[in-house]
Amino acid sequence: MKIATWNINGVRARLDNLVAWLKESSPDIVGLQEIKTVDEGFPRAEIEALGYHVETHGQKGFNGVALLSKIRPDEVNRGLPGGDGDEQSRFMEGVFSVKGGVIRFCCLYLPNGNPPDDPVKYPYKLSWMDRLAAFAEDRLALEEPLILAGDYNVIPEPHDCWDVKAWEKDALYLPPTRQAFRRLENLGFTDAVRASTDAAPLYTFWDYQAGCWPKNNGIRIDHLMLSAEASDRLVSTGIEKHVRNWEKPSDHVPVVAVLDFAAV
DNA sequence: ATGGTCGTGGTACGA
Repeated sequence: MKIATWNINGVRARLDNLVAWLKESSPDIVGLQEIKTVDEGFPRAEIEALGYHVETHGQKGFNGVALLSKIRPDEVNRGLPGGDGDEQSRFMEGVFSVKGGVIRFCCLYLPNGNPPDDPVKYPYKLSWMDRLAAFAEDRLALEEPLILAGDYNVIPEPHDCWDVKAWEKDALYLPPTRQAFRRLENLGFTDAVRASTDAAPLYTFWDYQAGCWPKNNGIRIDHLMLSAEASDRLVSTGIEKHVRNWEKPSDHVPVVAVLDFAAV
């Protein structure tokens, strides 16, 4: 079972890349972030033609997440609990049958939070992270393999960015952000990529501006967080960096993991 | 030269 997360930065602008990548990588379950379209605008037919089931949680112009899967989910839930009046489409959950049980795969697009002195944006990020931790704690009680996959907009550690000086005052790196991320680790979630390699640095995002990609000025903000029941089955991970060299790339690349689960 | 780019929707904003 191969799982993946990818902030695609506009699914309609990225359709050719998405199709090419699905054909090449052939993941079983994919969480997409920043589809930047309403549900009706998602290029559903093109993805279904590749044998994928498509579930979306869209929004006009911004945000939006989707779940693509070779197997049909038994259950899909949209929206992160606890956000009374939160209109932003940033979270969805799918439950999939596998041999011997289920896996629960959540696709999340965590708020950016910049600028940190804005009266709304950084508090929204931190409260969203609180809601995510509460959700995670609730789901952990099910004792299922649980994957929290997505664009966290969190640089977990100093070696996850090309220059700490450039990021230390940023909402992606400020101490409260990293503390909130560590709460997930302390609940028992494993950062799959970090757990399966000693290599550093590892990046998943390179800004379009300032020649960040050719200079390898990247950050690692897209994560696959695994509950104990999932990390027990972790085989390998990868950051599909070559996709950043394709024409009209997203500024993020796919992050994948292979887990030792078999289809029903 | 001290910025530099995208996508979306509509000529601003978020990242």
